Amino acid sequence: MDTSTPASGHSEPPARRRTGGRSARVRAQVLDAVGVLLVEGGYDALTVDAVAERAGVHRTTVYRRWRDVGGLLADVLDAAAADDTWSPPDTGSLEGDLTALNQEVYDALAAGPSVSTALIAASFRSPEAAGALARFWADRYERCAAVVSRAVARGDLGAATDAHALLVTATAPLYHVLLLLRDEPDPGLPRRAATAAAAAARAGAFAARDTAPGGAGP
Amino acid sequence: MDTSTPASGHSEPPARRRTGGRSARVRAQVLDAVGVLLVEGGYDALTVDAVAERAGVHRTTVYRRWRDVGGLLADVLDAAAADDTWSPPDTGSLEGDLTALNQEVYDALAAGPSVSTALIAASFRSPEAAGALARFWADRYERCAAVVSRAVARGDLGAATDAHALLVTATAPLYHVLLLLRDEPDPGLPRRAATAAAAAARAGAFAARDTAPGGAGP
Amino acid sequence: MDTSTPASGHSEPPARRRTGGRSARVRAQVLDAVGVLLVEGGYDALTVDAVAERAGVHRTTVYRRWRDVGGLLADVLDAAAADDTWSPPDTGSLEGDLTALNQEVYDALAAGPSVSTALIAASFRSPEAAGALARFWADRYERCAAVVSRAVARGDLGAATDAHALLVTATAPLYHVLLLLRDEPDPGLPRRAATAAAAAARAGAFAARDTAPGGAGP
Amino acid sequence: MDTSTPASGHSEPPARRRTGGRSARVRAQVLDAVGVLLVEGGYDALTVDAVAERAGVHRTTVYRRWRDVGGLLADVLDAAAADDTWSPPDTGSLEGDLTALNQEVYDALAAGPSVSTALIAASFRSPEAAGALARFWADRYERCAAVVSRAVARGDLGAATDAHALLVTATAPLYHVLLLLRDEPDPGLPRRAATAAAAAARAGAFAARDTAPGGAGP
DNA sequence: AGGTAACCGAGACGGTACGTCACGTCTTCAC
DNA sequence: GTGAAGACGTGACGTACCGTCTCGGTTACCT
Repeated sequence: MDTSTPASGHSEPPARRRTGGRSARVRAQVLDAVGVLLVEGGYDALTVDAVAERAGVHRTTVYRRWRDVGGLLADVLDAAAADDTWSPPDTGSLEGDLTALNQEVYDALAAGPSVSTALIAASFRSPEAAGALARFWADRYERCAAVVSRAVARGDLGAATDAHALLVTATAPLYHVLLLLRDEPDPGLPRRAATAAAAAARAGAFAARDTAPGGAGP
Repeated sequence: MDTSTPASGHSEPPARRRTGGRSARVRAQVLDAVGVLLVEGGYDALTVDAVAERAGVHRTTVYRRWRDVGGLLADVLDAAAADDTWSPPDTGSLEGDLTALNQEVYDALAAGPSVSTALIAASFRSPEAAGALARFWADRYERCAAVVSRAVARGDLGAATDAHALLVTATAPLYHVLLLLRDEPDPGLPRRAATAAAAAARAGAFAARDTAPGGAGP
Repeated sequence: MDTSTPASGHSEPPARRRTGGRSARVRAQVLDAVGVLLVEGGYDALTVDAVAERAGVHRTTVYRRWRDVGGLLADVLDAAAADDTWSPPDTGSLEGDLTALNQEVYDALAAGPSVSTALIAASFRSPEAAGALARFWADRYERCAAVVSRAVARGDLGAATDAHALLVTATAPLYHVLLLLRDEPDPGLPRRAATAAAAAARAGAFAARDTAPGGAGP
Repeated sequence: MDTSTPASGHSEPPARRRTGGRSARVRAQVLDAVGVLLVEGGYDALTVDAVAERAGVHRTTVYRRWRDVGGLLADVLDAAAADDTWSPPDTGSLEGDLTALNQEVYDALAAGPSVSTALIAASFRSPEAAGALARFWADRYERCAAVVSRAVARGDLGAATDAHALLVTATAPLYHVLLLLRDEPDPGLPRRAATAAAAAARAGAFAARDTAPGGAGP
């Protein structure tokens, strides 16, 4: 569940949509500039003026196509979500998969003023950005459902396990501790949160609503 | 673990501290104005100008004493944390306590643009606000340790259970789902998250590091 | 040597330069407002805010184009210096010319809080204004050299007379008495100062350095 | 006619008038601070706050006793005018005396941002300062009348010569050139202006009004 | 190939908020 | 009870971005 990848994965092969046209080139320059500025100074550094200057493009152009900072962020996020081939780790065990996932999140969030942090901060002030971020995460959680399916297939979890709830329980503590509580980074956290979620899952805590909890499938 | 109470817990007893002093009166007016504006328009509505006007006080006075919006929020939070008598619920069971706690959080976060949301948004842009929020939460989690102690006393949990980890696991999904993922509010969420955390705790997932979980030791 | 004309010489023909462009219109409005405010309240009344309001223009626009009050004054002066057709009086005699010149200065300075006074006051606090004022005066003294040339042509003065020195001697007492000493206005002053300067000139006091005064040299 | 002495002649031996009382000490500290600040940053640096801090006195005290910056300057000037023993030079000739006088003025004005310049600048914005400066100069011109008397006694000038007019003619060009026109400092200026004034005087240009010009007295 | 419509560059403007400085008044608290 | 210390109201400063507008000049694409 890496939130830092969206901005990257996009600056290298700008092939698609840049059909030689100036418009496509401008878009690429602007989106790149957004990423750079986010890394450098967080959301507060992400002014339309700065983006335009960084992208070597005129302010007016940015306003014309993206309307405001929220639109910029949404475009960046959606662009990243579009052409990314991320898939959840497959370590052979539920704990292993969850821990690996958490480690990605941890790395993205613990690294000082990361793009992830900036995007999340932005989402509190821009509906567009919030929407795009929600879509991004929804996509990621969807893909991660594979982790749960595999555990079910292994007989490790009951068939009715609510994948989304399990994944949220596993990852939420990382966001909470690192972003909100702002505790000191604790390298053991990813594993412990993964373990706790796995334990709860085995105890049947995420049995789907229409299934009796505790009565974990065959 | 209610993050919305801080601002409110202060407007009711406006008597104290206003012992005739103009300064104290000004402070109270300003802090009240902050609360009102946060509720009305969220963090983005919290400009120094607006606060000053609302408080019937001059702009420069606000700058003199609080320096910026972050300082205002920090003062509000600290003031709230100072004179508040909040204590965790005591329902007689671990699940019950955690669910009640979660319900408070849920109510605070699900209510549209709440003060809590605004404060959290602010914490991403103001170190002072972030610090005050961290202090506030630290205090709350500390008090909530009682919930775990009681469970231990009841023989419900192992003596070495890491209260903070347990509480974070219980509450984090709420913040994650409501603030970050921005899912539709789900009234069952508080209870489910509480249940999952309790299940993990009983499975020994929060055994303190130096102690064997569940006495599984050597 | 009238220092008050610059601002005025510009409000009458408001047609030119306002060729439909908004920028030109704004400039004209602002420069007019400067003149009006200077007359009404002197230099201290010349705040950027007041100018902007008077001109029906936004504060930031003034800052953008003129930076500060000094820039405004410099522009006003330069604009006045640009399109003005002033030329020194020609009365047929040196004393007559100098007296007429002095009378212009006297009228400009004796009239209460004149624009001239305000400009001079401003020049003590704004390098730009000081520069513009210096340029303005240099231009005027240059044109006035004609007065001396004519006297030379009439055989009234030696060919090597230093025009600038003579003119300064003639006009300086007016500025000194009216602006610095702040004596009561004395209507005879222009003539007396002119007479004294002419007398000194005839006595050879302004013979250029390399030439003997009065042609006494070999 | 040195305008820079007022502030200076007062910082070294602060003995007189400071008869031990706290009030007197405070006054001395404040007036000293005014002088220092004027030298350091000109009139714009002369804020009540800065004076108070420099003098080690509370703002309120300054407001109580001097009301504003104008009052401060007036007090400084009057204090300087009170205890100063300045007398005009006596070189044995009119030109010599006038040149020496002019040299004093020149030195005071040519030295970059001098106190003199600051005081004159201040006089444009503070009626009190303007009044005090006028009184100061009136006193100096009065004393300088001795220069003219001596010339008359020597038979160098007519008895009816208007001393004030002569002195103004001699000194005015310095102020005009150095303060208003802001020309490059020209070391020959003091002597030339003195010579021109003396020449005009000998030509009878400053014969008192009630006497026929040219018919210089017996 | 050429014309047209979309797009971009350029720059000014009105506007909101910022954070600062100095002024001059007024209030409070300690002596 | 008074006067120094300090807070406040007030007005101006100069700045940063915002979002809008109007030009004029390219550029891409489509007959």
